[in-house]
Amino acid sequence: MTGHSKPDVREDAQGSAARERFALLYGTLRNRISLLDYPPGTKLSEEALAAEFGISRTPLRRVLGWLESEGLLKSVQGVGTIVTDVDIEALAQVYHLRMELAELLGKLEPVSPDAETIALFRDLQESGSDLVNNPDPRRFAQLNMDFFHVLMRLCGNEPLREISERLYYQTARIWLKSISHMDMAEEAAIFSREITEVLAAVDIGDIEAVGHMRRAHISMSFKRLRNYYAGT
Amino acid sequence: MTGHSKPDVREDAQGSAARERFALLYGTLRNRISLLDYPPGTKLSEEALAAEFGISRTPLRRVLGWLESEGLLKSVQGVGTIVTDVDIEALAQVYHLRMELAELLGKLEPVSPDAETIALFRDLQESGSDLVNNPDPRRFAQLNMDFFHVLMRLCGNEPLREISERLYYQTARIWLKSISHMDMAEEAAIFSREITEVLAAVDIGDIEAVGHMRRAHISMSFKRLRNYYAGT
DNA sequence: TCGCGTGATGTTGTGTACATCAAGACAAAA
DNA sequence: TTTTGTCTTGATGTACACAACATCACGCGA
Repeated sequence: MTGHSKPDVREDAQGSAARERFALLYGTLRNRISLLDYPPGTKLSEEALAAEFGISRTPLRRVLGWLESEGLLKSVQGVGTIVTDVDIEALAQVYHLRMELAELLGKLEPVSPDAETIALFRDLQESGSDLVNNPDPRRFAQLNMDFFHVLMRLCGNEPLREISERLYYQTARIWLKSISHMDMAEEAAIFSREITEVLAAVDIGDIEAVGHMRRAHISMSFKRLRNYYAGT
Repeated sequence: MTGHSKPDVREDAQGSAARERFALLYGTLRNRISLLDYPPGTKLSEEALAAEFGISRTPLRRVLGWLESEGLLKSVQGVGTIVTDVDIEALAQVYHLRMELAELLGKLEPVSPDAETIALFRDLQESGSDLVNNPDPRRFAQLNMDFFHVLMRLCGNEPLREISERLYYQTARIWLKSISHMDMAEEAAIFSREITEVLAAVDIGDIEAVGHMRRAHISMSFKRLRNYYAGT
């Protein structure tokens, strides 16, 4: 463990009531942003959010501050708290980096999957098959996010986990925004195949292979995204 | 540019007075933590800090929140705001990751150095020579930090820059804390050589070589640190 | 009709008082 | 002497009122 503990939703580190409330708010808002409940450019109202969660602006502002430090929000006085957007060029840089980090998954302290992790992958595989039959953007995004989090169980390097997560959430919503306008059926099929292939690698405990596979899929995913934007 | 602009000290992005004040506070406190003015374990008082800077706790708390999100602080109710510390194992993970990221410097959008950058490297080389003759922990730390920031000018991938900086500041103070008890003269000599070698690579525009060199030095630096801790 | 100033309005930023919590001091009982 | 309960103290967490700021609509004048 590094010195600081992210108040993440996953790790329900027993904290004070304040810390738990913070984690809940943080996870909720991050999900809303990632799942495009708040599309890029949306102006959030601190007062409205505070009212919704039954708290005052002060603790809410702490949450917004963290989301701002992760690049998902930007507060500017007199204007509002705005959900950020990224252009295709910045996206390219993030994707390049994510490709490299994916490969590092298998190189820096990989952890051999336990029974629970493998079971989670099998669940994902099944959900992936369902998705192919019933394509739905939001379910697609949620599944993609779940897949990412299960993958992170294979990463024993905590700083790498943190950074990968940070970058993932910076790109996830852009990916979702674009994917809605692309060939959902094809994308779902590709994603389903990715899960299957990763599961195969996980089954024999070859984490490095998982990393290479991830890298390949991130690369191809970005290429398809780029082609889409080139056509618009 | 990615979607969010870090209120960093270097990039004096013209913002409102509030944003500038924030950047100033952020840089000041980060430096104090990194240079061990506030050693790990120190309990900071929000009220005292607010008084020192002539502001109230509220804007200060925003700064502390960012530093907490970067892993340099941890606020806990009823106790205080504490400067974090890391154990040698967590440090190992960060160093492993930093090694890989250093190599990425030359692979992901490297920028060929302009005249100003080269001049900065030459200044650093000179300062490095001075340091060898007059070893001083604090000056060493400051120079190391300057060196890092100049190196980042060679990195055209902004997410990589951000992450590298984040990880650098997580390790810099631990490094400084240890280096004070080690052979300062030898460490300064090694550092001076590193600058010289990097300058040579920069002079002929081989950024990839810079990356490999950095990786090697980060690796060796950690090995020496580990040896030191093994002896205690 | 166009340009410009001006005020209304809504937003985030800041200051301040109070609530909540944890740690140490201290005394009483076993 | 040790243990335990309570109280004091000082820290961060929270709520709320107000200041500073940007935007837009409106109206005045050229």
